[in-house]
Amino acid sequence: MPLDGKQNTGRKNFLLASLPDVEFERVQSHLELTSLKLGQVLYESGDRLDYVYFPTTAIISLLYIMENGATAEIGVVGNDGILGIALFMGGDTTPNRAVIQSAGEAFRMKAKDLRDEFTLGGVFHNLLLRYTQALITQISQTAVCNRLHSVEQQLGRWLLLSHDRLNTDTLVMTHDLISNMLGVRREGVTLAARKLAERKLIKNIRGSMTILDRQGLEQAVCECYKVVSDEYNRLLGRGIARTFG
Amino acid sequence: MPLDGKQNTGRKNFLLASLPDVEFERVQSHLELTSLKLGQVLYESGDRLDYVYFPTTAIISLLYIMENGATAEIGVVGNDGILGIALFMGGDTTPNRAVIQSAGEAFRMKAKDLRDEFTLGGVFHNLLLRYTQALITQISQTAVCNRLHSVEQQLGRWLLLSHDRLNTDTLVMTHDLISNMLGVRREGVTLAARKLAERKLIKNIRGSMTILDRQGLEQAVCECYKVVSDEYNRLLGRGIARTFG
DNA sequence: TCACTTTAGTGCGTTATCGCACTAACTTAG
DNA sequence: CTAAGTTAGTGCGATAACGCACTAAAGTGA
Repeated sequence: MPLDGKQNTGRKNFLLASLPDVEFERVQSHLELTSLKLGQVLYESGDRLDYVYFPTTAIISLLYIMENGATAEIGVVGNDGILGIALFMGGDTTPNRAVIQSAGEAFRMKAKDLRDEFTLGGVFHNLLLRYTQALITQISQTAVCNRLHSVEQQLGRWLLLSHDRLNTDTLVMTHDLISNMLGVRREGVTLAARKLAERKLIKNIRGSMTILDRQGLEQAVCECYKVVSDEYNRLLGRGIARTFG
Repeated sequence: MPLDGKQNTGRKNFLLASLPDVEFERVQSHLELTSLKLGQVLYESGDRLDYVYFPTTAIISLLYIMENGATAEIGVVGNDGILGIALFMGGDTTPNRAVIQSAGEAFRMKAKDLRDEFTLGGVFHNLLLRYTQALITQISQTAVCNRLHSVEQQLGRWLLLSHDRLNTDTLVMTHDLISNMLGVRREGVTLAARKLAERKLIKNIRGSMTILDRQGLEQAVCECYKVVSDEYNRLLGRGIARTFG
């Protein structure tokens, strides 16, 4: 399924965009565009990974589901990265669910094709590893933030991470869904969102949230966002974040 | 610094022990035994990594330190793994501190030597990546556990993870130190430890804790421990955990 | 336009954890 | 053996988040 000119293809995914032309062309020939709907589950915990995904406009949430049904997000993947690192890390599966947090598109690639390209050991190989390192920082900081910070701060961090991976200022998201991601009560999200809204940082409309004051929000949240954002910029060498770097 | 027979060398680190003889011999020639003291800091946040460490009897804690001084552990490395994954992942530094949580020994290896061996792309390369995948699971589960579980459960998980990496049943550790790892109050640890002691799962002595009933402790804690333990066994193919696998 | 569904807001008692100040017990060095 | 230092235990008010039951508002479809 060949795709036309660069602009409309995988270059909208920053990871792919970082590839030199030769490797990009080779990788591109294995890419297939897919449309992803809100709530769609790409991987279930323990599933064998048949495809990896390079989101362009979609955002994917990595969730862990407890035995009792409680959930918590450990990280988020958007146009900055790739879903399915376990494939090249050697795991084949992960104990997480991957669910579409924001509808959009992504390029997918067959497991075998990815592994083959990875094994070549070129720029692609190194880029995937650096991305994984950045993702580790994100997950680590989620752990820290979960431990030490308030729901309001975490909501802020979460909004910023999502915003970085979107090309609009509005997230289509119910409080209930967000509460599943953050692993808190829905009412807790409602309350935290209201506090942020009172400070004119976001606008809260039924079924969606809009970021009004990006800079203000960055200043309002805990340092966790900046740590992650800086590390993405350092490792992946481009402005994933909208402001930093 | 050549080392004598296998038994007394890096084979006490499970990661090194998994190498086929040819690669092990090659790696071994770059290993240097070091003694690590409780509280010693191997990496400071942001430091360039000059060495990686393969613990044999030491345990190393990966800590994040907030601007206000609060700390939280994101993971732990012992004879199951390697400290310094950022080196081969391409980061060179990480935003974490690495501090000795349990005194003991480790083999260290120069950054360049590790990179050279990694670049060869053999079993060592794949093993390091699989280990990193396991560590990601550990960090992820820390995030989940921080979000959803009580201090008592987290203390239990933490004790089990440490116990897996020790060859004794006694951890030399003050409540104060543990509280820094878990990111909770010292009093919280005291209280949680007492509850576990009341159930005859551990014994609490000034300056140390002893695991009395390993199986009981496993049953008492949240599922987080088992998820991590199972994943280590699956990916690294040997009994890191004392019971599972 | 009227039921129905989805989403958000409210109230309230409960619980876990916190922060802090203090005491008690144990350990070690002189 | 005692003084000093370290580690652990206690008490208590404050706070953040929880669980639950309910209401209110916004969207949706016949």
